Amino acid sequence: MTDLSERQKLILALVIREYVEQVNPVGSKKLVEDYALNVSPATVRNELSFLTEAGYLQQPHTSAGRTPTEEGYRYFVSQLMGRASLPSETRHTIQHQFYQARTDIDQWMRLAASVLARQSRGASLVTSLHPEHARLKHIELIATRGRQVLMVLVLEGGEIRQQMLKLGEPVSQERLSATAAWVNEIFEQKDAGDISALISRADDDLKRDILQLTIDEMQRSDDVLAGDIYRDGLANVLAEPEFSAPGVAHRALRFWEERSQLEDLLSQTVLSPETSGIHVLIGGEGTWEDLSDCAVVLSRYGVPGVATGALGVLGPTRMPYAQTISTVQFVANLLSDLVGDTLPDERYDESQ
Amino acid sequence: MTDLSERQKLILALVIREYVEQVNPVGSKKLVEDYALNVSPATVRNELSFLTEAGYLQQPHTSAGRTPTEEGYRYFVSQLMGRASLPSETRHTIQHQFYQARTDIDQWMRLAASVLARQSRGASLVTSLHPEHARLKHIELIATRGRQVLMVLVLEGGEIRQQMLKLGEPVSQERLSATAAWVNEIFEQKDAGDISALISRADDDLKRDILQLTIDEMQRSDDVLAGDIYRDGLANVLAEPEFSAPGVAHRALRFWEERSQLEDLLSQTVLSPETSGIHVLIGGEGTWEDLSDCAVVLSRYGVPGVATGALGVLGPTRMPYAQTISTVQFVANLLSDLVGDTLPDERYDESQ
DNA sequence: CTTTGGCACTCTAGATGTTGGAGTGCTAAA
DNA sequence: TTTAGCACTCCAACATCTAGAGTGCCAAAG
Repeated sequence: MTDLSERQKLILALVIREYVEQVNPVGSKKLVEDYALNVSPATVRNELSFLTEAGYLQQPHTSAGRTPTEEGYRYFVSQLMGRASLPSETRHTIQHQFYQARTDIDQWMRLAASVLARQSRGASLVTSLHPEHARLKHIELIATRGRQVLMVLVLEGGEIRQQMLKLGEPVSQERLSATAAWVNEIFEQKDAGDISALISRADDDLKRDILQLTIDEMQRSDDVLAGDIYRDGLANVLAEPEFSAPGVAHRALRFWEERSQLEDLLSQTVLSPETSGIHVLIGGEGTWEDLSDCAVVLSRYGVPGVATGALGVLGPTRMPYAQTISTVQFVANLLSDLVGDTLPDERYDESQ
Repeated sequence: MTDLSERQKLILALVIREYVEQVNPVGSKKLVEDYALNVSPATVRNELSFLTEAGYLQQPHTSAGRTPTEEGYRYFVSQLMGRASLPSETRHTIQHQFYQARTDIDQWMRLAASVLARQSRGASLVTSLHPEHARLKHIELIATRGRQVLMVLVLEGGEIRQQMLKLGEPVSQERLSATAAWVNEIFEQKDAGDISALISRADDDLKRDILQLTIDEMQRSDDVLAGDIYRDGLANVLAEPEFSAPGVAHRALRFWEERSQLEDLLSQTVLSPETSGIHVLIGGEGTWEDLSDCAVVLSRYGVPGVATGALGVLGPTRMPYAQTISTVQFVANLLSDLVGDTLPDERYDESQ
């Protein structure tokens, strides 16, 4: 990373600011006029030339103004950008909306996605919270048709999983209820490992089958992205001029839609255990081709070590990073506080 | 609706077929060549002229070929189109996929959306199943932090709802469990009305509060679109040439993203009680401006009178209707069979 | 050594013309 | 009723031109 003089930093920041607001490449003259730099355009031109040489700016063609390169944006985000914060009025409005939806966890997620999309004018993403280490809270077995049984698992932390299972032979609702009661009695608060260790206590096939399925499901729950994914504002990105180029929007949305790709992305950024805070990914960073003209701002939320989820925003690389980052941060914190309350006492306290 | 001669019908069908396959306006010469009509181009021109006059075809400009109007598509769908059916190989592949995901209801929905999107090359939509008349199956109360309580409702048919509630004073898990047991004992199989009628049997505030919230939630569950919405293939539509015009894709996707709009659309078509079968909506039909260049194919699925959901596909008006309709129909039937098995015995049988 | 004004140069976006061809509508003959 | 012939229309594609924005460089000024 090249060292820049203060004036070069200033000019880089101004170019980015100007380019983000107006969409056109920005030239020396406009820069001097709009920002009352007390140097001449020629001086600015020299600096621009230097910044271009250093790889932070580029020219669409010889006689056009400059636009930031991906490197330029990265330098800006990591070195130059001040931390903005949302206007307190906006913050209160948002908090109020969550307060109104306070009873419905599902709705929190939808609302979070909606707020992110609206504030950032990009496409948003919120994954449902999932426990890092699943423990059984309650099991419910419901007879339906013939040998079909609906199994509902409530995990510690409130996550819910439902499964259909087909038994070898018909079983009465009474026996199912008794089996469920037996499981609840013995295995409440147990994790998948505990249940495995105690599976020999099952004294018939039904119990054994149920326990095995429970274990499978709880282990599956350790997957990064087993739960729901809430999205919003996908249409927003289509309004951005850089997405009107053929294929750009298509690639980006396809990426954003696909679970496997997102799993990849999230597990390598916000959900990897050693990281924390906000992640900003600009232009795919060489790994995700489909995001080549996009930037992604991601954060983890929840209670680390207990139950977490991820949320974030997708937009063009020409993005108001300071605003977007503060929005993502704010929503992540808000959601963390809200879901923190849904987790059991002791754990929440010990992780504070 | 104007009467058309057999030859006019044939030509209209051919124009649509040709235009759907190739994207360009189709002229008399190409029509005669490609389909071995044993009449001259001049004759075809006369017919084309008639069909244009009748409002089924249009010309982008004087010296271009014809393209179908919305009316033309509607006539085609309602009168001319043969019922196609999916190749049995494809059907089996799809069935096999569902079979592999047989344990997870959530995954059925995702899979249904994915299959619809892939087969139709459009954007797909699947709403979760919801009972037309909710009955309580089971309630679970889980103490979390302080006075926060997580309430989990399992409704007859397997739908699950979770709620956070904040009590006036802290309550122990024991008391919560006792209350839940009391509710389960008395109110299993009861609907919102039944519970209302019996609410006086609650002998303390906690019970009363819980019952009231349960009633609220069960009534909310009568909303058309209270549950999850699964979408897929939104990126698909961006590949279609008609969506490259600025704003078209934006409007369509915004519509497709918004719950309130979809609620409107679905409740006026497939979910309105007196209708059944497939609905084809071409060009917004004057009611939905945002869908002006789009067509939507919708169907209801589930068990009518017990629990239903909706699914469908969004694409350009230039859509292979026969294929899309058969795909939607196939997936709807498949899903109906699958979820039919998750519903309780007697009801399922009585509605057969 | 840095900054500045001057100036020639480059490149694009948009306007203007031109042309070939596809497709039409009309008319008169079959 | 169908068909061949023909004049006509209009667009898409290509070429040409021009104004203007912005640059890079140089020599003079600070």
